[in-house]
Amino acid sequence: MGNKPAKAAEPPAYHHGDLRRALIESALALVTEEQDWTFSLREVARRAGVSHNAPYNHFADKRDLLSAVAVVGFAALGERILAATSGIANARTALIKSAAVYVTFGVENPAHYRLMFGSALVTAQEGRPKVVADAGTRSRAIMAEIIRRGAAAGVFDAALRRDEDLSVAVLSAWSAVHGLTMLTIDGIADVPRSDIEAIAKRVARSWCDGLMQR
Amino acid sequence: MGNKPAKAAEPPAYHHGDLRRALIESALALVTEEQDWTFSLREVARRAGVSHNAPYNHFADKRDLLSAVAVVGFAALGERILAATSGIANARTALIKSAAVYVTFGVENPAHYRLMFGSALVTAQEGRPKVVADAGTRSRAIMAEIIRRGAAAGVFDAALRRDEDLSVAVLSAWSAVHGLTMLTIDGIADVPRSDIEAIAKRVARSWCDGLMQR
DNA sequence: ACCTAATGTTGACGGTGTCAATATAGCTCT
DNA sequence: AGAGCTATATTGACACCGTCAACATTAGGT
Repeated sequence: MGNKPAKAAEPPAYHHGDLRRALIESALALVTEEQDWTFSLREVARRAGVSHNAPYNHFADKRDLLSAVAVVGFAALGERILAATSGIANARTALIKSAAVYVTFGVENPAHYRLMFGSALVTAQEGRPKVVADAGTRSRAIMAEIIRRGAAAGVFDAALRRDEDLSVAVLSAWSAVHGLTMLTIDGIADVPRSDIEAIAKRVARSWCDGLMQR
Repeated sequence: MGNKPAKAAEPPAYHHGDLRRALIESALALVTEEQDWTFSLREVARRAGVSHNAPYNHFADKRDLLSAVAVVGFAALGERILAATSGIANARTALIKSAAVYVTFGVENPAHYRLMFGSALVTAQEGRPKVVADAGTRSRAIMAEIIRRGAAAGVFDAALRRDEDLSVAVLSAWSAVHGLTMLTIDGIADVPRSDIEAIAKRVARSWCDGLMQR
């Protein structure tokens, strides 16, 4: 086969072409298909058409591959929130919108979301893999920025300009959207799929009121 | 060994004594020790001093045993909340207190909490096992009752007397505490263990303000 | 053209969840 | 008390898993 793709970027592709990327894609496909990340590493390899041990040339272990999948998810989530809120001037509106986008992302990709935020990747020794933790931190920064803008513009309580109060507010906001997402995708709160965006907005609105000036 | 306990209640104990209970206890011990529910069913059997297949006489599969462990957790959580709030008349105070108790329970028993609320027990066909779902519903009822009392007493917005608004408020409250718990135990929000109760109260307070009359 | 390092395969090991067949102990009924 | 039945527990097997080690192959720099 005389295919010589000669892509510009990324490691130039050896035997397989770009097995690392292919494995991540196969794993991602399995996550969305099976709504679970308990598939075997061997199955990912099968999907990619390589032997059961080929992945070990690109990932230290199964957890390492799943980490890469989680990182992809964080990037997608961050992009979605930025895209949905970048044009909104009012901080309260932006916050409510981002909450809706956030929850919707989780509900549409439950297994992927669980992989990103759950404990599947956590080990007793190292905790959460660094790449995943960093990706998560970036997500939080987006929300913090929206709240900070609101506080600076006087929409929220003035106390939020103090760093400590701000971080509690961010934690509170994140808790609300994360909790709503998890309760929904884990089937604990019986929220109809079609209502989730409206409910996310109501929850966010109610939460915003707790921050407002009075 | 001529031990003949002759307990009054419960199935009268056959070969082992009461293997079903012993297995649940062993599993619970493993959950709290290893902070993980990925231990093997065979290991639970080893702990209980029986062969690797003995559990199948009492549980359909591993998931069934873990479900029993989760149910024990829900009972414990419900008791703690009731015990902590039963003497509190003011609904707002009770709500804040129950949030603190709830989050503290999760942070003190992370793996158990994850087992109760996570997706480990969920299957595509049956979803969450019925016993676990029922136990969860009972927990939610406790929180709903506190909010309902508050609304009836005029502490919260009058709209909460309408069922639909009330259920959104309950969902919102549950999302906040569940989200805070998960973010903390999964190591995403870096909340120091010692601060968790104070922070839970602050989050709950801020959330309550969103429900108050204005 | 060769050497080296990167990449992929084969085979093996101990461990797992679960099924089938077998053994054993307790209950019930005569 | 003894027979028969059923609940309970054990043994063995199977396919599958994650991972390690040894080997084969290919790519690219010199």
